Amino acid sequence: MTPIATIEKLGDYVGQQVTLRGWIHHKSSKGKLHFVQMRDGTGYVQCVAFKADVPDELFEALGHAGQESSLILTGLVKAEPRAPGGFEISVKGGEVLQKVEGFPITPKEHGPDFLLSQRHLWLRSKRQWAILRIRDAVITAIRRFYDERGFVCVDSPIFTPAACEGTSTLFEVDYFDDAKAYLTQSGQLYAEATAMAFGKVYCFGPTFRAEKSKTRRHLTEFWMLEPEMAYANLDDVMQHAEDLLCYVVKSVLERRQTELAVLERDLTKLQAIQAPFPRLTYDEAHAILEKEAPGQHVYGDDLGAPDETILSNKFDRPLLVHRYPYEVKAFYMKRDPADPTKALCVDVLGPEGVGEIIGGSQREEDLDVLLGRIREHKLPEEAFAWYLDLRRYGSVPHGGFGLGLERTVGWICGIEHVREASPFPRMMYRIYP
RNA sequence: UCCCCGAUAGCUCAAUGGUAGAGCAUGCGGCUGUUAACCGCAGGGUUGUAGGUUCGAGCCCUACUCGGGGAGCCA
Repeated sequence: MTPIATIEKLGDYVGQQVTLRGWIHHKSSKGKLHFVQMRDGTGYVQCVAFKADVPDELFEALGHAGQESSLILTGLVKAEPRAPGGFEISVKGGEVLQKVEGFPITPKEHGPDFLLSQRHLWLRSKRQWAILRIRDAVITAIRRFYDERGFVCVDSPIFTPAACEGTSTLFEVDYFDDAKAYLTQSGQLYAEATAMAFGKVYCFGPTFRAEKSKTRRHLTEFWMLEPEMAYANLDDVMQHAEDLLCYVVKSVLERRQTELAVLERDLTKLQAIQAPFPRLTYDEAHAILEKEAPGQHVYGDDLGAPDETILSNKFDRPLLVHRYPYEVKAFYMKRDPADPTKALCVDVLGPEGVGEIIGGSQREEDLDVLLGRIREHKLPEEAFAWYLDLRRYGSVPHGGFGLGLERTVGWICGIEHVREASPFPRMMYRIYP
């Protein structure tokens, strides 16, 4: 009985006969032999079928089977330096389950509009396979990181009754008896509640923003990791972000070498991701911008995308910019006692011009100050009654951040657009398939 | 919401205001070491939509639709 093998484990079967079950990724025929690049989801391998070695039926069927035909092949595993991947299958038998003609995504180049409309099929291509396997490794690394550190995963709801920060970027949905609900744009406020119950927590799930943004950094639905820690100050939050990113990158380097090679990722760029990360205050960042691009950044304003690009390009690892002007930041951020014009917040800008991948802060823990901020920002006070309770019953210093998963994966993969870092990306003008 | 760019074969693109083309993909045939193979043959078009200018529009003009890149906002 031939064992059923997967392509990623072929190294365990050299010299043995195995059965592989998968699809034709690419085929090149040369008279009396077929070269079949087979994929099975775990990897890609070349299978060589000589006319003399296989049943006539199979040889004929392979000759007429196009890209993405499903098939089962049995053959001998050989170490083969001539083959990509180092292994090759000498086919002895098998069958074509379904012969396919005209798979739309050919090995030649395609445009983004076409590929996105074929996303359900595009996922089968090598590059997408590599990216989404790296996404998986990032998710696994994140969960392992938190588990090892005693954090509890306590997820925030997707349906929310009101806005966290304004309503213009919220998706509204009907919620029974003429009521309205909104898709969450951040799990943070709920994570603060669970942090007061469990100490160190994180939530990790989809978030939704109806921002009319058409850029390579934006999706309307994306996954966000949001750790929240009781008794943490801004320094703790920054240290935590640094530890997390180092851990994740290291883990991907260990577990996804094949995939990084498919993407032709420059590994030295990832190997450089080591603590300590550079840190700049907002004031220091502004001073650099004044020198590099005089007049571009107005002191007091938030940093724009071009500003972030200039700053992050100066370093070979993520850059932490902290203590932004208090007035331009969210209502829940704590004022810096050492400089009341600043907030105890931090943005982490990825290297290689990828922009913001993390935004976090120490939270305001004082009931009266927080209430004042809610009023200043003209937010509906009733909606925040439960949130204010957190400052009424055992309030403590605490903080956390949000990490954009697709932006992080995009950075690690070295890809241009976050849409490739999501299995089925949702964008302003695209919700199919 | 604003700025820039684009739309021609299934895909990626070409075509001076004058007969709509190539490569890939597809089908058939050939080839024992291909890596996006190669060679031969074949099929494949309401040039995004509507209007206008012109003897004549894929090409020029107007509007619309769809898409791409960017700004703002954000992760």
